[in-house]
Amino acid sequence: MTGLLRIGDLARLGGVTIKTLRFYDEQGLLRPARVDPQTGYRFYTVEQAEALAQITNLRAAEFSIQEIAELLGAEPTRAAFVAAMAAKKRELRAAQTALDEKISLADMLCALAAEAGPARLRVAPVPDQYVYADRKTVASLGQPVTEMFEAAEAEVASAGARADAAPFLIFHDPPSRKTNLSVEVCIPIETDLADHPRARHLAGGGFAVASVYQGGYEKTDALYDEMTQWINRAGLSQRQPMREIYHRFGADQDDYRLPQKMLARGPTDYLTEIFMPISLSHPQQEMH
Amino acid sequence: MTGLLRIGDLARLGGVTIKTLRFYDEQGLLRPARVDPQTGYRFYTVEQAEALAQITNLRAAEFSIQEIAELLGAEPTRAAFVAAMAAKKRELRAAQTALDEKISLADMLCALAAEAGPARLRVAPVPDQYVYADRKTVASLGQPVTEMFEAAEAEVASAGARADAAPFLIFHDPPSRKTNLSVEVCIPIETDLADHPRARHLAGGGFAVASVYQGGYEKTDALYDEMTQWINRAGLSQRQPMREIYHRFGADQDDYRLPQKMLARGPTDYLTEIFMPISLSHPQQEMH
DNA sequence: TTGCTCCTCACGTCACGTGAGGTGGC
DNA sequence: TTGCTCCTCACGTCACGTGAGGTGGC
Repeated sequence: MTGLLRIGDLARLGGVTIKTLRFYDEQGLLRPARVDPQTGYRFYTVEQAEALAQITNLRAAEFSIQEIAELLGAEPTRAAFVAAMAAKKRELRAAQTALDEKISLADMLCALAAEAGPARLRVAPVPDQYVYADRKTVASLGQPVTEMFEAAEAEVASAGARADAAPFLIFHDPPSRKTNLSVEVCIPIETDLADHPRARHLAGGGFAVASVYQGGYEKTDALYDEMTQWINRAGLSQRQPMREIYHRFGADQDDYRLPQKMLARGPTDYLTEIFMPISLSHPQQEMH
Repeated sequence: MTGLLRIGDLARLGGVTIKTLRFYDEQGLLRPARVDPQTGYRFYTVEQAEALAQITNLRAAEFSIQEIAELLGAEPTRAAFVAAMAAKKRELRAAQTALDEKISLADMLCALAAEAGPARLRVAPVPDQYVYADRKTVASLGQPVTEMFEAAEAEVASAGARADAAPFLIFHDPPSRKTNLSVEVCIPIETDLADHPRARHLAGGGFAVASVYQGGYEKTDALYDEMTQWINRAGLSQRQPMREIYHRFGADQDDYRLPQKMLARGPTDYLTEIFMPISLSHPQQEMH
């Protein structure tokens, strides 16, 4: 009888708090060997210190309470235990990668802020998406591109697909180029049209900086210049051709193939996003 | 008027959910430019997409809502912004170190489990602590060590300090050695006795494996052997001399300088912990 | 009229921590 | 008797997510 440990004793031995032990009791993870019916006092055996050690070891390796309950609940085989540990290690490594990315992002925001104040750019992951795509070299922007979009939208509609996001244009030349431009018209589609000859998969991954402006397209160049200056000052570089995403744009008002909300009455209502995939650099580790 | 964005529009532009925008509104972090008094509909300007971008950038770098509110609340200076980013980067690097440690731990538990089943050892950080210490070479364990402890306890008590944790013994020789042992008697004390000539600071850091057993001291050797086999199989190694911690032990029952709960009636009630600092190795990155 | 978008509660998440208010044991 | 340990509620944490139940706009 005197061999039993009180809750505070086990807490000290196991390096946890009394609250934690009460919680594990409530969760059924570690039930006291005896509970005094009069006082409600919990008593534990010394062997339960070992059971607690297993739990705290797994908690330290980021197992959730439920995972631990499942793993230890049915006297696990060694193989099952090793498999669970291996899976958890993969999770932890993924978390490590994600943390590395956050640090890269913080580095970048810091560099940007130092040069240009708090970034008004959105830094966003590049999404994985399917598009209906049509690439051509056009003499100039304007009418030729409008025609490409109209043809593409008609084609997508006749193939029975729905545009489920704003259409965009990929500029395969730097925007300083004004004639003989290689541009690619893209209309996001659901995956089902993947067998169409003009369907294209744009692989996601990595990051982009993006910024939205309202008004006519003559504003694009200035914003593009501003964005490239920002990223250059931050020690970053452009990684893939820039996209211009048309959230709200002018179109023949008779053409009801497009959702009403994508249509603007005139250029002052145009809503356009410049989207520029970048490489996150890893600046030197300055420790303040 | 038509330039305003509805909540769903801004959510799509900003890559967040509608729920998130409602939450930011409630928190005062991003108030809609206009709220329709009839319907409660929220409307945002295009510029608020930039404000949202700042928020999501900071969130991605692990700033809390409160930190963001404080940082952006009062039109931050560039210097304040850069300082906040630098502090956050230090936090993130600390988190990275902690994650590395968790992965090391998972590696170790995995290796242990593969060799010996789920570890019944506790893996615990080595604490930083102050002790009253007395090191001597004794002919054998038993009476000479008991006398050292009694002298140490008397000394600690007369210095006005209280033992606030279980006393322990550091074995400076491998436990195979049975005679002429270099042992160190340690009694944890609060920091205030630091000026005493026999006060010693045991620096914490790193990890140890620990295991508790109940019964007479003749069990120590077997458990020690088992523990060293476990850690060797797991590819680890002992880093510092082992400690034996006496949670419940025999003592002259007339000696009331010790808390009652540390005293056992006889050897079957002794409660002893073997505590062995180790080096966590970093096994090869096997991917499944 | 039918969908779609939007609204406001109210509650859940995860592993405990923080009291409040009270009792048991030496 | 005084501390100390222990007890049971009940509520808080953090940044939203998940419905329920209902309304507005084209």
